[in-house]
Amino acid sequence: MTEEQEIFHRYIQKSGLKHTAQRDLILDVFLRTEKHLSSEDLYRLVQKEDPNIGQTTVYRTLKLLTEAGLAREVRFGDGRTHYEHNYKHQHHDHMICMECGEIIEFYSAELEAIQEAMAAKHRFEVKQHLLRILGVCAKCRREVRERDKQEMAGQPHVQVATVGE
Amino acid sequence: MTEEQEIFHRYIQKSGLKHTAQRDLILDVFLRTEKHLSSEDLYRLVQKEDPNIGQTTVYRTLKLLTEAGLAREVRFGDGRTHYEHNYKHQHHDHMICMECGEIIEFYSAELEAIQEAMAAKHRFEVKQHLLRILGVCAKCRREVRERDKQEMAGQPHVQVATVGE
DNA sequence: CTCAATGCAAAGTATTTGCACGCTC
DNA sequence: GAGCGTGCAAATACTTTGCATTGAG
Repeated sequence: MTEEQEIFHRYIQKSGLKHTAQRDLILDVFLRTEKHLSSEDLYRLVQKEDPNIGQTTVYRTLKLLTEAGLAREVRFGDGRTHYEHNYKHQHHDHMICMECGEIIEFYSAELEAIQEAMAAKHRFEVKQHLLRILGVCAKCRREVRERDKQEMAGQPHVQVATVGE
Repeated sequence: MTEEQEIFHRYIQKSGLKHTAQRDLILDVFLRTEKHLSSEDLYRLVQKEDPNIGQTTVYRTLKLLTEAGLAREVRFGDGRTHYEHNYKHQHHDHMICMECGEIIEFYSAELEAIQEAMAAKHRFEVKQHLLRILGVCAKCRREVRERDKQEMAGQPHVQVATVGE
């Protein structure tokens, strides 16, 4: 049994919940997939291995995994909630490519320190923080440059200011 | 006419759109309210001054204001989209109190600089960025301490890891 | 007069809930 | 066996869309 499975089972017992085949499978698939899965993404993956599992169970199990400290909710900006591994996965921030959707994870101790300092200045107690940078990744920047050349005569892109998801 | 109204009218004409009483009123109410309004918040305020205006028009006008550069979308974490003033309102980040919902705006040039540096390292072109700190504000920290005392015998709070909205 | 804007209702999304049946403990 | 878990369908919450009518340019 992996460490994560142990944590999950301990959490389930501690909370007076029950150990089921569905929960095991969902956790298993979640752990095998190193991505930012939405509930529906995970649902589809799980379905391949057991077509009887319902959407709702996946939703509920993801919540459970989050409570157990194994998963972490992340919302990017498309309205859906994604989940990423939380156990033994240090806090990090995300850069999201608006062209191809690629997600680059990064971490900066300086950033964390300054955030703490800003919070302290306002006597604010930090529980969690989220930094998300939207833009264009290196790979896509070339493609965008190409496209802009072809658009010479067309109108420029409308740049809509959006912060948040 | 305020500067913002001029910008709006110029944007409307430039885009071949039309100048209507509804749009004027919605912009007016929006500008008078220095808050992070959701579309529905704004809808209710506008309703007070003209009960005939529909929800949809407010939604659409907020999108328009965003395109015109007067508003900026912000999503906090409750599933709804909020809007804040964008014109002559420097970029800033938010601390959100999980107890009372208060929103503290702050700005740090250092933070911005480090973010740019991190992006440059990945050859990532930043279009926008969002930093949100969730926690407990100074005012509420006292109240939380009081509550915890009374909870002495109870179970500790479950800390659910959530990042994003 | 033409075409965009409006407001209603209906349709979409993403997620949550109610409930009868089934399975752990 | 008692009670949680499951899966379905229905409900909810927020936002978007279709469409006939209204109104700006």
